[in-house]
Amino acid sequence: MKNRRLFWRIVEKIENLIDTGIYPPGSRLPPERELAENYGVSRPTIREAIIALEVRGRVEVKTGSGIYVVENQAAENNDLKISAFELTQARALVEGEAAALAATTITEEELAALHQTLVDMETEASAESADKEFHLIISKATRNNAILVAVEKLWLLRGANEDIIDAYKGVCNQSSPKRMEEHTAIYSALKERDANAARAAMHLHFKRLINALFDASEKRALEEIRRKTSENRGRYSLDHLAPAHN
Amino acid sequence: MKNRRLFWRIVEKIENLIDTGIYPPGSRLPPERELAENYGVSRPTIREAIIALEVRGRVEVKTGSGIYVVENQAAENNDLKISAFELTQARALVEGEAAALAATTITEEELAALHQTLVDMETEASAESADKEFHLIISKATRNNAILVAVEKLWLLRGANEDIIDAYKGVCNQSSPKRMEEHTAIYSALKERDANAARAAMHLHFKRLINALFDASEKRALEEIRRKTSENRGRYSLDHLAPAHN
DNA sequence: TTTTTAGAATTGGCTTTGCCAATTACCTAG
DNA sequence: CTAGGTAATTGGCAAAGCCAATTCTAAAAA
Repeated sequence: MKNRRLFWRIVEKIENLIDTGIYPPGSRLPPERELAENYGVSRPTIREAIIALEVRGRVEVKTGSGIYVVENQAAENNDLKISAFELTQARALVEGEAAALAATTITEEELAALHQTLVDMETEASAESADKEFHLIISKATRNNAILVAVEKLWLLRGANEDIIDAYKGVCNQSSPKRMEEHTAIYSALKERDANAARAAMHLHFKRLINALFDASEKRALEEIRRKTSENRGRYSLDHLAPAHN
Repeated sequence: MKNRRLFWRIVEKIENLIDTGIYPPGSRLPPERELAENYGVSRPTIREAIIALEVRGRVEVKTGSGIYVVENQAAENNDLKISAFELTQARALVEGEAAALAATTITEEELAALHQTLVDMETEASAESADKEFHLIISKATRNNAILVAVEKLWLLRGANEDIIDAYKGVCNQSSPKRMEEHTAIYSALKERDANAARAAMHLHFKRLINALFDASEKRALEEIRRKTSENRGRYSLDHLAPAHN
């Protein structure tokens, strides 16, 4: 978890952003110089991280052009269609129990690392990867690798589906203060070693998220109707009968 | 062959030297500065090559000490080690919640199919597949494909590890009557649409299973092992599971 | 003589600065 | 509107320097 060398941390963060769908397959990463500034490290360090990602097969570097996320090599096409709602509900159940379990097994080091993610989350650039880090630390703190595998599997689902990426992106951007608040609540419960409080806080976190998803989906449906309406408005317009008057 | 980036050529050369035995496993490579001079490149380039080799698992870097050829490449254990205890605990958590969820969404057809698995389980030959069928039907009944994916993933883990296969085999054979009983209890709770009862019944099922695993492991173990086991009994206990709170 | 320890040398970790080459974007000329 | 050339962007690589961890060495203490 605490990789000594600096570039490993960058690798971790960028990989999270890829898995989360912030950097979708085929997209271009920010230029090295920009990444260096974002993460507060030098360009050579960024280069090291990029090379590590390249060896891992996550990105591809094109000289003079940019760094590109490699196309989805994992044919995760389990032809099972999973909505953002289902995923969120599943995460609530699994991660809720994980939090409860972790409350009795989490170490001081992990609590410190958890707290660090709260700090990182203030920064716009690393907010998303800090989010993933937060949930992953808790899963690891259960001392149960099977649970960790399950949680990671659910994270992969998030990045595998275009709709889910969009849905989460829309929701997360507009509610980061609440997310901070909820993460803090979860952290506090874990710090107090209160299993029930941790579970409840985690459930609350996802409850808010799923409600935000509903709102967003509603808004999108409304916009769809509006679009169709204006389309029809154009199609059935009688304006062509008169000279333009704009 | 013609890797355009410079560091790839260095990677290639060094890897050859390792494979040929010029740099035997465990030995230390020349310092970065020296390598840089040898290959006529700058130190950052050497660092990039070393990092690529590190990600590939060929070398290991120790700060202030040197770069070492990794000992046993065959001992590449990328997979997390998961014990039967961990797996069972994880299943208890996930499938417990799945059962609670399914209680409100399960259809009459699924209940009938579930009942059929109880019948099939009487037959020695089809007991195992009926068991799996039983748990999968419940997962599907949640109407949440993400949960289904998670449960299936855990089931895959079961087959992936030799130790887990053995542990489960030993336990299942000797306690099929109890398993029948527990499955029936879960079925009844689902039939009654009682979410809390379903969760509790599922937990009880796994609780008995995990205890049976401990007993089996205890029986097999030496005196020294027995001490550790009772230590673990606390760690993997399901006692922290609280009653539902919805 | 043996052990301890302090400091010097070695070695990786990371930054800064700078320039080159490939690619891309843009803008002007035809 | 297209074509071609130029400027900006972006990755590739080098050089020099400082810091921190480790190791080596040799002097000091037991």
